[in-house]
Amino acid sequence: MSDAPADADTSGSATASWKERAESTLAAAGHKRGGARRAVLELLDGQECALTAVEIEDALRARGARRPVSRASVYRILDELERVGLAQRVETGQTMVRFERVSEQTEHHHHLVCDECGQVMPFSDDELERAISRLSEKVPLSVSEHEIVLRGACRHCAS
Amino acid sequence: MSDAPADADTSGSATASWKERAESTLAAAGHKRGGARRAVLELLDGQECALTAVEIEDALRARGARRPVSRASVYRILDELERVGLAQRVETGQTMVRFERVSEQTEHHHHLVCDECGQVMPFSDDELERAISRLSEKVPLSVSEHEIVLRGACRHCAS
DNA sequence: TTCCGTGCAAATCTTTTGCACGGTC
DNA sequence: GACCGTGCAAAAGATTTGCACGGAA
Repeated sequence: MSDAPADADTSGSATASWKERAESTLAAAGHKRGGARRAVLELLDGQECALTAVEIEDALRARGARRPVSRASVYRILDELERVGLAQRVETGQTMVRFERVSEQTEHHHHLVCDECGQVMPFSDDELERAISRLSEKVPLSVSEHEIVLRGACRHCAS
Repeated sequence: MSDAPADADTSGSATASWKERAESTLAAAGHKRGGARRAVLELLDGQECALTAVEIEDALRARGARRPVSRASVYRILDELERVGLAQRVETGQTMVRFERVSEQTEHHHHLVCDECGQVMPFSDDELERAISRLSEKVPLSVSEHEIVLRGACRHCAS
């Protein structure tokens, strides 16, 4: 196993992809590997921003390459990923909740939502993060996470 | 009408309560007054923070003073208030969406949510608002509103 | 072999809608 | 008298759960 993928070492090396780390984290948590979950992990790993369960289902059903995954499984998998901290729920004010991968390696970001077309885009801002962390010290809550959403019209819809 | 309630003047004077301004705004928009809406407005006006439709329904059904209002009406009324900008939807990551009154007179605020007990508390921070407005100039979105939620454990649950 | 992961169908739960009646303008 | 506001019941839409089978360990 000379050129066997070093990927096999998913014990947390900084070079492992999110998907790889996710698989090992889940394995460590006592989960078996399943085809549906692998497909979802692969899809999420390639995404820039949050997707809804339906979008995930459709994407997997569309690409000939990946196996289709039932809606129920998508929800179960996302729920699990959220529970172990590999993914997070994003509330955009739209009908359906969205999900995206998370990790220390993944850049922390927030969301811009276009009220017109529904497009969701990521953004990040250091000054904002600093304000948030200072603030977190002052509020009557032991803050574990924060979510920020800016709503308005995207460039395309505003013009 | 020396000490007669200047409240009667609901044309937008700074002294009118939110409820009064709401009623006149709605009237101006061509709406008739209804008992259910009045009850909801009165309840919301006395709230510090966001409530769910069910909480509103229960509160109105509980207090002997106020008339009960059907769930459907609560949703319809909230929807209307949101449309004209008198109330806003608050996504807390909990199952149900919450609503609260809004106005220029009402202090702009955001929310703290306890993951344990579900309590929702308001907070406001000038530095954060400044960071948000500076940021709003830089993103590829014509920002019309923003929502910030900090999640964690409240003092009671953390101890 | 044991047990978890997954699909399918049914169940839940929140929010919306259709319709008819009663009150407001 | 015309129409809007409201209640009730049904519908719609998102997410969850029950159950049985097939694959992973």
